[in-house]
Parts: sequence; structure tokens; C-alpha cells
Amino acid sequence: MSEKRNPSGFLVKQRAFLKLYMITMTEQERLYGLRLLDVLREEFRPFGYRPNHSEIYKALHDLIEDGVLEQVKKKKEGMKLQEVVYYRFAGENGHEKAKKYKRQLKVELDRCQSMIQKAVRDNFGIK
Amino acid sequence: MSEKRNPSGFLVKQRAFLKLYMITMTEQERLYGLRLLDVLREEFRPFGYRPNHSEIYKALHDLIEDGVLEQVKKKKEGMKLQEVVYYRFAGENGHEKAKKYKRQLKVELDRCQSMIQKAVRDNFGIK
DNA sequence: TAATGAACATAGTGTTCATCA
DNA sequence: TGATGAACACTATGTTCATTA
Repeated sequence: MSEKRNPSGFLVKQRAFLKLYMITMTEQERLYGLRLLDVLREEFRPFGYRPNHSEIYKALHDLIEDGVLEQVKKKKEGMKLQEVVYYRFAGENGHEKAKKYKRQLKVELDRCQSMIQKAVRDNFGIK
Repeated sequence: MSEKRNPSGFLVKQRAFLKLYMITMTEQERLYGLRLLDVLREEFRPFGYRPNHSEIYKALHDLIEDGVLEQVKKKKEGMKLQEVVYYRFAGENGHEKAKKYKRQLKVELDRCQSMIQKAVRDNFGIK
């Protein structure tokens, strides 16, 4: 009978975290999949976090399904004749949806912050 | 060829998070499985995190395998004749191992804090 | 009925493979 | 070879079932 599974509400999932970055990076500069991956790996190297390529693609595809992003296939910058997939906000309200998603994620990140802070206090706090 | 699978190094896993709490709670007061669960659910209710019972048991069993905790079966406090499983640090060096685990988790929690802070800055920062 | 634990099932995510330019 | 995407496989975790007191 297809019971829905309840998440226990632990920390934010990697997928959601990446979707958030995909949106922000779309707001900032136009990049394609593997470049986004490189940028993120570079940014998070000091933290020991190294996402892999399929998570990036899944995050992007999720956002397409959510009606947030759409693809723009282009010849790669410069010489080669290789086709590459860039992203922009979808149609009329893609950017609105994106902003909404970001607001949710802000709440979620704040929640995670609080939980971890609590854990530090509870397990390592003075007293 | 049984290749080892690499975690990408995203946030701390629920299991590790709970093991940390199990250790600290063992340092503080003696409790048994389902009571630990109740306490944690109560503590994290404001954060929308509600662990389930099997995660607690798995965390405790992990710690036994790690040589950190051992079981003490006792009649439940008060009247009933029900047997309940309490925990204490195992043998000679259980508590040492526990402290070591906690040190690792402290590093890990700090790392998570930083990553989330970075995400907040990167995606919502002023500028 | 409360407690413990295991078995089972699904979601999350890492690895490999296929295809194309 | 770089890029994209899907298929596949394993891990993390949630749900259900069995057993006992």
C-alpha cells in the first residue's frame, strides 16, 4: 500500500545543498555541469568535501523538473566544436521559484546550524 | 574486486551524531535504549529532528563493537520485573576510546559548522 | 504493553558504463 | 578527451516484525 516514508529530520541532504548552489551560481555566472563541479570542488577542498559529477547532474535535473531551470545548449566557449549544456531560469516564473527554494533552504541551513551548535554544547560544553 | 567506496565528505552522518550523544549520556547518567530515545526526541523536538528507535540501537551496538560500551542488564528501576539494558564504558580502555571518538567528532562538527556557514555566506551573504 | 533487536525496504549517494561531439 | 547522462551498486536510514519480560 505504498506508505510514504518519513524522514527523521536530521541534517540537510547533499542534493538540496547542491541545488541551492546551482541556483546561486545561475544567478551569478553562466556555467555548465562539469565546470560547476570543478568550482565547487575547489571551494570546498579546504573542508574535505568533494562532490562527484553525478550528484551535480542530478541536482540540475531536479531543478529542471521543479520548473526552476532550463537548459541552453551551446558550443563551448572558444575553439572546440563541443556542445555543452548551460542553464538559466526557466520561462516566466523560474526565478521566482528559485527564490522561494532559496528561502526554504535558508531556514533549513539555520536549523542545521542550531542543531550542530546544540550538539557541540551538549557534548563539549563547559559545565 | 571489492573496491572501497569513498564518501564524498559531506555532512556528519546521523549514526555518528547519535554515537556521540550515547557516549556523553553514558558519562552523565545511566539510561537504557528507549529512554535515551525519549530524551533525544524531547531535546530535538524544537528542531524538528525525531530519531527513531532502531537508529539508537544501531548506534549503541556500533559502540559495543568498537569496544567503547558494554551492556549491563538490570531489572528496571522501581517495580516491574522487566529486564532492561543499560550501558557503561567497556573494560579497561572503553572510556579512553570514547574520549578519542569524541575528539574526532568535535573536529567533524566544527567542519560541518564551517561548511554550513560558508553555504550561508555564499548563497545569502551581503555583497 | 515496554523494551530490545533483527529483518526488511527504500532513499541517498557513489561508481561505472554508454554516447556524443 | 571532455562532457553529459543513465544504469548500476552500495550505504544510510526508516519501517515492520519477532521475541521476551
